[in-house]
Amino acid sequence: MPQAAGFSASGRGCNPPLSKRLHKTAETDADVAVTLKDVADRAGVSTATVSRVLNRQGRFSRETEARVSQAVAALGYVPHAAARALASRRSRTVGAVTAALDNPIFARGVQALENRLERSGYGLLIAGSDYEADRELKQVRTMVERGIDAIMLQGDSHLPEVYDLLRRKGIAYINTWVYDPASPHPCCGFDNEQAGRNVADYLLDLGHTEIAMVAGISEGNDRARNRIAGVRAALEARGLTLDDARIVERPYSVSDGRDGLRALLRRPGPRPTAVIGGNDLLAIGVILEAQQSGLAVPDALSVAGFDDIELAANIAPSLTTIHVPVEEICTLAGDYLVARIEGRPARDHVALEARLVVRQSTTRPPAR
Amino acid sequence: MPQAAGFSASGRGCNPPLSKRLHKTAETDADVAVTLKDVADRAGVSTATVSRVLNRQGRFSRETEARVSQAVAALGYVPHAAARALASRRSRTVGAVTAALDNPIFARGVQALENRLERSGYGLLIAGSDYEADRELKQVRTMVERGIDAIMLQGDSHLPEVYDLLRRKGIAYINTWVYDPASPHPCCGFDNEQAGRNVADYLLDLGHTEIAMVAGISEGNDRARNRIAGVRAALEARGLTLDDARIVERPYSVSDGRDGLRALLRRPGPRPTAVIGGNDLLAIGVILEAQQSGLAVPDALSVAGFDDIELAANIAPSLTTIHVPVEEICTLAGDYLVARIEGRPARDHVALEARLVVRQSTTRPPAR
DNA sequence: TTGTAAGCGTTATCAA
DNA sequence: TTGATAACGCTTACAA
Repeated sequence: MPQAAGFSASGRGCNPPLSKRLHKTAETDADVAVTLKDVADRAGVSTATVSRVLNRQGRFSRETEARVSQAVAALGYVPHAAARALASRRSRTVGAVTAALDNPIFARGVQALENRLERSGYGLLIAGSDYEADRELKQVRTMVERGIDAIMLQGDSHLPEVYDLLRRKGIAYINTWVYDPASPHPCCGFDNEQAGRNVADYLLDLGHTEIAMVAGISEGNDRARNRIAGVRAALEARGLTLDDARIVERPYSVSDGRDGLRALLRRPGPRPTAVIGGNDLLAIGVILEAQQSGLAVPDALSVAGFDDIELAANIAPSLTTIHVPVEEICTLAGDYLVARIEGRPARDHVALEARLVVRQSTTRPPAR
Repeated sequence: MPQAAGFSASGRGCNPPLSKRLHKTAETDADVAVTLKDVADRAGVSTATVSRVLNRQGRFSRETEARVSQAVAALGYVPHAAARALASRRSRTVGAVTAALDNPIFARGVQALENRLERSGYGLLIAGSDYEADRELKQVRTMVERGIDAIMLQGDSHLPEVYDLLRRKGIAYINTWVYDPASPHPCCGFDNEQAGRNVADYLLDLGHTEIAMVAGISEGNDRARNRIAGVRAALEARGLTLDDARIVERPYSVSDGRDGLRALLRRPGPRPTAVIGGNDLLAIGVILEAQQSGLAVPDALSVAGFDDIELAANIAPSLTTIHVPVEEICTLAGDYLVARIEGRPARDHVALEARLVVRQSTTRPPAR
């Protein structure tokens, strides 16, 4: 329960009512609204010159530069981004819409993108789609209105309106977490289906035949769908099938993973000897649930995941999983976007490797 | 290793070179740069009227409204945020600088803030400080330049320059994760020292006297510092001490928690019977390390944390911890900021309760 | 190398 | 209820 405390309408000393234009007080410290013009006046040059110096374009004398920098410092001048954006038709802001931030792997990606953008002086606007296509479109729209120069998207299945809008507005974009050389859209990531095949093949090689999956919700999520498809393809390549009774779909969380395993174990038919989680959160949930219900991992049940979050290497038993180079994906996506904004050439399709990391949560199926 | 793939300078069909002003094509679908003026012309009214209708202020006739909405729809008009910001002196953007996003609890907070802001039509600009005061100042500066209307900060120990800048610019701000009725700054959170006292008191009540801590890095982090102070105060209130040999400081991650416990166990003196983690990530690391080195939790070692992340309830044994209502903190912080931006009164100091959740990772100290 | 001045797309103040 | 029109602060030809 929130307990009431200090209450104030006008700001109680700090956070004063948002000020109107206050004229600068002295020459030492400006108050608010010091403009380019003020700097120009003080430096005894034109606003055009100040602008040039500040943006370091065109030529100007050493001396002018000094006078300008001095004036800027003396007045505490801060450029007005909106004015700059209006005049230059560029906001120096990039957008990123991710499904959800509470998946640590996504949070790390956003962080990596922010780092990359900061290096080039771009700000990052974020929004979440909650895995809903409509919501994503809405968020993209809002961002476009806000004037973003480029945008990072997750996955490659977006509403046509998203692509249309972006193209019409000439806004650079890139699909991340996916790699599809045949896609007409720029992307940076890895082949999720291949990754699914890799995990499944590894388990098949160990001798498992009773393989089940606690997958992510596949609707509206191409990555989840492709991982399932990969697992299925690997099984079918060996004459096995991954039938529907062997797949449960759950949101990405540890407790959903636990719930998923319970659901799987309730189903008729032989008990699976290996379970693949749609991501590490689910896989870890599966491990915890198995352990807490007396199923030894990996002796009675092998478990594998996707992502390789920090916990994967630390839990006991440590988790066999597909290592996804998130930081790299998002940094490269940032490289791409910055390059496009600045009119430089850039690779449209970048493939990264997502390789299997074998740890302790998987072993051969129990003899029977 | 990134493998090269499609390469293009000019955009390969998608992502065309950022376009200059293209004139709208037909009356059905605009291309780019449809302005208020275009809408006004089509609706046969002035730009002032269109602006009024769009912002729903002032009065206008039903009919005018209809004509305008129609024109907007027909032309696919999208307002230009920078122009709007320039004219209205308001960007409808809020900033948030957090220490790091890879702590799931922070990520959840950012997500909650974004949700709250979206409801009121504000965008969220984010940046990370990496727990460094200088970096934080830099990020705040950048955001101010970008014209944010308000900003959410973490903790309450910020460089004086941060407060100065914000005050000078008349930008509303709020310190989150902390509650201090005596602070001159707006805040929304809980009393971290009290929370520290609560955990320690609980362990003391159980009979523990050998209590140690794997804390967060206290330098530049008031929350970490206050939690330590709380634990220390509780011990001292019972005539015990928390001496330096009983505290190790580590960054917030699971592997740091493991490392922290190892360090603690290497120290001379009696082995601790209870360890408090500076947050759940550290506490979970402590649990995992204990288990993997044969120390049973909670029988041989009790472990407690702070935050109550999702995993806390799911790990075995489940973690006793301080439940922090992040979503609530950040949503209320959003309420505050929006209110201040819009000139409405708002509570400057909001206290939330962070209560102890007792689970399975703690019990009485082993008899000896 | 520097200055002049015309925008950039809105909002907001006055009048009408 | 609506329309002119002057800002808003900066960039960027084009001149000088």
